[in-house]
Amino acid sequence: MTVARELILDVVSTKGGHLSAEEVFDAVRKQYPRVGLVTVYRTLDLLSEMNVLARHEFGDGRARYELIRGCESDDHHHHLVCTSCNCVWDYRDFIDDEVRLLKKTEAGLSKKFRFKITDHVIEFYGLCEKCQK
Amino acid sequence: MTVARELILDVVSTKGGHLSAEEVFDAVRKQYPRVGLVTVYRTLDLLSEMNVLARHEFGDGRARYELIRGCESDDHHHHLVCTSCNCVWDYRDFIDDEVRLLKKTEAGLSKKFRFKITDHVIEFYGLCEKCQK
DNA sequence: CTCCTTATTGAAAATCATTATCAATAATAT
DNA sequence: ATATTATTGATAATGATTTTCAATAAGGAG
Repeated sequence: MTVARELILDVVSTKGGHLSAEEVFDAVRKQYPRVGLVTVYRTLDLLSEMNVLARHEFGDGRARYELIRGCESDDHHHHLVCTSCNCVWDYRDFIDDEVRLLKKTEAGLSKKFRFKITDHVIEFYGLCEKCQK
Repeated sequence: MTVARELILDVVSTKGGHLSAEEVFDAVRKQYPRVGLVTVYRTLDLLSEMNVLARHEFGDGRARYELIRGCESDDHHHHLVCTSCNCVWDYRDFIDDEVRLLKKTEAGLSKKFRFKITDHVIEFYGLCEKCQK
């Protein structure tokens, strides 16, 4: 662990949310102006490989990163994305039913298509309260 | 409708599948070498706006387009994507349950977050039969 | 602590998909 | 047939992400 890496992880943990590389870069820069954008990209990649961060693409052309809170069992969630301001909301309310269905579908698909399924995506898109006005 | 547009639509209808702009470009080129990649992009966009094509992003960094078969009522499907060769499979088998759940979740989310939900994504990712070897 | 080997960094250039520009050409209306 | 508008394609621009590579920082052996 180096200074740059610690700061980058710290920003994603502290600021929370779903930050793009550029947003992380801007935040880290304030405390440590010598960081390069490249290091930010590299570190975010690294932390994603290590399953410390989750990398998402919500369709606005930039990847977004989010801290994985491994120990908290109630952390499993899906996303609700505003296509106007690109804000992202986590929801946990309907997760149980969704997970149940996903598991079932996954089993069916694996068998039928002989796929080794590793991941799934459920997301909702729309306009957030602000952006509807 | 112009020559270029007809050919582009024809390629997506005939070749089927989930083609990227580049793939469409290559196919159209064979019959009509003067087409520009730009026209392909423009036409694919246009046809997507018109709801003739569906545009998807499956996470390999390029958009993919698919014909919408409006009249066939059993066309509603979701996708299974191979993260190695990027091939895409449609499945329709478990759709009914999924749609039911999505509708319910959508209603709940709209109310809770005051979102105007316009779209959703359910996709599965993994390795296809070939790529497992 | 000092030298040495390896890992990490940052600046600048390269990539890749997609978009914008703009003059030339093709369609369509008159 | 001509005027008006829409479509085209070559080229250049964009924006996010990667690569390259020399400079710097870390960590370990003596």
